[in-house]
Amino acid sequence: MHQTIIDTLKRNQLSITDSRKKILELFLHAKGALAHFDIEHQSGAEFDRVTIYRTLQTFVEKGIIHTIPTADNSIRYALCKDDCANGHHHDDHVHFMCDSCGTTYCLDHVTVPQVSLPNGFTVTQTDVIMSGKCMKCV
Amino acid sequence: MHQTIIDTLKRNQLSITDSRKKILELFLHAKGALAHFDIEHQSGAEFDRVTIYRTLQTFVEKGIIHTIPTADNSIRYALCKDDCANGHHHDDHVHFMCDSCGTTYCLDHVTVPQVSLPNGFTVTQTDVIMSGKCMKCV
DNA sequence: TATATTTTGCAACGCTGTTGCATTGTATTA
DNA sequence: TAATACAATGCAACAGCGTTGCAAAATATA
Repeated sequence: MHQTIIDTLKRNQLSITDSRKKILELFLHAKGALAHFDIEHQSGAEFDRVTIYRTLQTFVEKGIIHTIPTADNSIRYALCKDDCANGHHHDDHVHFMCDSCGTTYCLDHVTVPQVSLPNGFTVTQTDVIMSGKCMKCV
Repeated sequence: MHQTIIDTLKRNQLSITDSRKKILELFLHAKGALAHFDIEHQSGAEFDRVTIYRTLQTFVEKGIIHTIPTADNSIRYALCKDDCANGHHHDDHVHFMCDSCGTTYCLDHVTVPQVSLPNGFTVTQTDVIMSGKCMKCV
């Protein structure tokens, strides 16, 4: 597991630092998506807020994680699948946010249906955000 | 037009105030969705920020406007269609945000496709947010 | 018009996210 | 391994969004 983390960082030409290792580890153990808030608390106040923001930015740029728009106006991040690095728009899965426990899931195996738009509109990205109760909170 | 505004407020049992009239008017003239920022500027610094926030909240509660989650983490609001007041989850249309001009459209006539979820998940709301170029920016 | 009720504006606050800069840590080369 | 170049971190400060409490002003009611 620990080797996976270092490999991932190296593969993306990132230098190995404590914060990057720790934050990547949090994502690997997380069941759903994480917000900055979650990381700040789960990392035990070990790193500066700014470092966390910058690490998240770096991970997004490298395609290690991706952002999820949410209705509650807070950016959430989730791990990308292995081979989704460059040029990938993440058009391919649905996000689900539980109203009860707040957990955000990436439903990787549910594909986003095609939506036909009026003439003149060109689509580069489609996000589907569903909310309701997850399997644990029914 | 002015009468429409007052009617709408009365129909929703809201007292007629300057800010409510002005903000509702802005929505009626707006082509797309509005963010708090837009309203604050378009109303010409006439009202306090707090008043705008509270007015928007009130309008959302009454079902006059609805919120749109966006990828850039800023809440946007758009007018609801006439009869979409209570209990309506706004499952029925797609939102489109133009990467060039930033305009957010409610595509009322494009219906949200059904997405089947894994067992145990219950859906109460589905938001589809598409981005790309709108008809004016192609 | 007088009274009760809402709404507004102000001040203050907390949270999110960003930037600049000095310091520290990591990678690289000999 | 040590010296150097480079990148990441922490700190301080800042801007923006959104909320709350309370007194003043506006609206509705009778």
